[in-house]
Formats: sequence, C-alpha cells, structure tokens
Amino acid sequence: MTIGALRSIIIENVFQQAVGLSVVESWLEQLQSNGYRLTNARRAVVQTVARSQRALSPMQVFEQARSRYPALGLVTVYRTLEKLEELKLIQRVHQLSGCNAYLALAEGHQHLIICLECGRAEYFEGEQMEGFFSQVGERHGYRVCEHWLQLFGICRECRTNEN
Amino acid sequence: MTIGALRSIIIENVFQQAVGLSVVESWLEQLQSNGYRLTNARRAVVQTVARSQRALSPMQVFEQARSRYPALGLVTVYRTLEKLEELKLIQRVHQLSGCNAYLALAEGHQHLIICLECGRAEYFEGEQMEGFFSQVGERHGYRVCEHWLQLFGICRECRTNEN
DNA sequence: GGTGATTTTGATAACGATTTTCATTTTCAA
DNA sequence: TTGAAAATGAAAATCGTTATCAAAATCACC
Repeated sequence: MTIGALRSIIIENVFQQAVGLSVVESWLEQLQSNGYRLTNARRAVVQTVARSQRALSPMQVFEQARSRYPALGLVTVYRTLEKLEELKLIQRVHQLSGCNAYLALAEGHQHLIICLECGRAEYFEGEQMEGFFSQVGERHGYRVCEHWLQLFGICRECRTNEN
Repeated sequence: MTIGALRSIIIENVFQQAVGLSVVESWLEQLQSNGYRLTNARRAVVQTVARSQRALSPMQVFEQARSRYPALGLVTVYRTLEKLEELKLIQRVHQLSGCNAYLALAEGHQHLIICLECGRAEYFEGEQMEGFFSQVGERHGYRVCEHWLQLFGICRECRTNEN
C-alpha cells in the first residue's frame, strides 16, 4: 500500500467519524437529496466507484457492480455515472489508453497521478501553480479558466509485482 | 493575432530560411523518406493540419482538406493522421469537449494552452517542472514517466468577437 | 515517357462504445 | 396500501472509427 493510499483511507475514516457517514452513504444521500431515488442498481454502482482507488471504465464498473447486484444492466451504469458526474462526486479521467474512466472527485481542485498499469489514481496538491498558469495565459493572450495536470507512472505495487 | 501565434510564425519562417522547406514540404518529405508515397489526398491533409493553428478533429480536417482536393475520403484522413502521428509530426489533443483533435507537434516536450471556443492551441515551456513531478511521484510511490499539463481558456480573438 | 509491381484510395460494410426507446418494474409520498 | 412518477433492462439506433476490397495512383525501373 502506498503512503498516498494509506493517507486517503485515514482521511476517509476521519471524515466518517466526524460526519457519521461513509463515502458510499454520503453519495447515496446526495443522490436522494437531489431528487433521485435510491435503487439497488445505484447502490451497487456507488459502492463500486466510491470505494475504488482506481479510475474505472463503465464496463469495469458494470462487471464489479454486477457481483453485488446481478440484475444490473450496463445502461444503468452509464446513467448512474452521468448523475454522479453531474453532482460532482466523480470525474472523467483522461488517460493515454483512453478517456472513459471515472474516479471519485476530491475536495477542491487537485491534480492527478495515475498508474499506467493498473489505473490506480491519487490526487496531489500543486503549490501556487495558479499564478504561473494565469501568467502563461497572459503571455499568450488567453484568459485561463481551467487546467489539467496529470502525471503518469508505475505505482509501487505494480513495480513489485513485475520484478 | 496573439504574441504566441506571431512567434510561431516567425519561428517557422526562420526554420524555412534555414532549411529551405516550409512545414508542409518538410512533412511531405518525411512521409516520403519513411517509405510512404506522396498523393494528392495526403498533400491536402498535410496542408490543412500543418498550417492550422488549431487542434482539428478528423471531420474538421476532412471538411477543410476537401476544399483543396474534393475527391478526398474521410477514411484517408484517418489513415493519414495515423501516419503523421506515428512520425511524431502531430499529436492527439485531449479536451473537455473531446479527445479526437490533432495538432502539429512542437520540438521537444512542451505544454499546451488551448482556447475553449475555437480550439486555437499554443505551446509553452514549463520551467524545471520535471523535478517537482518526480518529487510528487516519489511522495506517492510512483515512478513518473509521462506528464500532461494543459491550460484551457479563451483566446484574445474569441474574447474580442464576443464583446 | 512507358511499364508494372506495389501502395493508396474511396465506397461500403463492420465494429464497439454509448445513447435512445419503450414496456415493465420499483420507489416512495400520501 | 396505493398510485403517480421515476428507474430499469433489453433491444434498437446512433456515432465515430476501423477493416475489407476492387479500382486507381505512385514511382522505381526500363
């Protein structure tokens, strides 16, 4: 287990103790409070995506969530991911290998480091980059309103498994 | 015209004077020297992509290149883009609105600033970021081997046209 | 310049991922 | 418990991209 993964688990636990909700319960509650109904299909998808440390494609979500709720249909996975993205609970992650994976969104805007082998993804903070970004924008005549910073590499676990 | 666009034109002119080739001619020559034949279809695609300051989708390339060579087929555009990418003359650009646009590749690895309105794209240098990137990697247990840094905004021309 | 092997082409069909349609089932407020 | 509304899964439709194939274009050789 990486330090980052461990930290994210600790943070989740602290959050759980403070609020009394797991991430899964929090997401389900947000779905409900936004007028969406709670169904077994949605519970299965939410449990899969919220607990995953990896960016998952709709098909991967489908396969994993079906083990919790076998009647699940792939279309419902697409529809649920759409709603979770709309509520800003997940985000689409772009990778060299494709752009259809989804990952739990962290608080605040952060940057990503992703494993090329297994898709494990972790957020990191970029210190005072915004200043540099709008400087670059000015220099080129752009008004910057969004930025992507992603690092790709091999995580410790994948390096260990390969040797 | 932005400073960046102006600069890239100046750089291209300097390159032309030094080497005696336009970008278009240089690309065509590289296609040929890699065993590919020169055809009217390829000339039309190369002229379109090499001269564009914007990231263009295969369909956009098709539409623009067809005005030069009306017999052109969309499939040939895909095939030509594939070869240009293989020769590292162009790169696929990922955007919020989609991930199927292609842009002339600049010398050396650089970062991109892209207009959300019109797709205009320019490269910029990121000073000593590599150090920070591998630091982040180490902290999270990753061996970093690739990075993406892209800024999105509205270019000067689009801001002017809107007001 | 002509010739012919080889590459390239465009039209068509095939493909895979995603979205739409629709009748049935499920949810949840009353 | 009931019923209106939402959500579901299966099937069909759609979209961008890729494979197939016979015809056309390229270019090394004469």
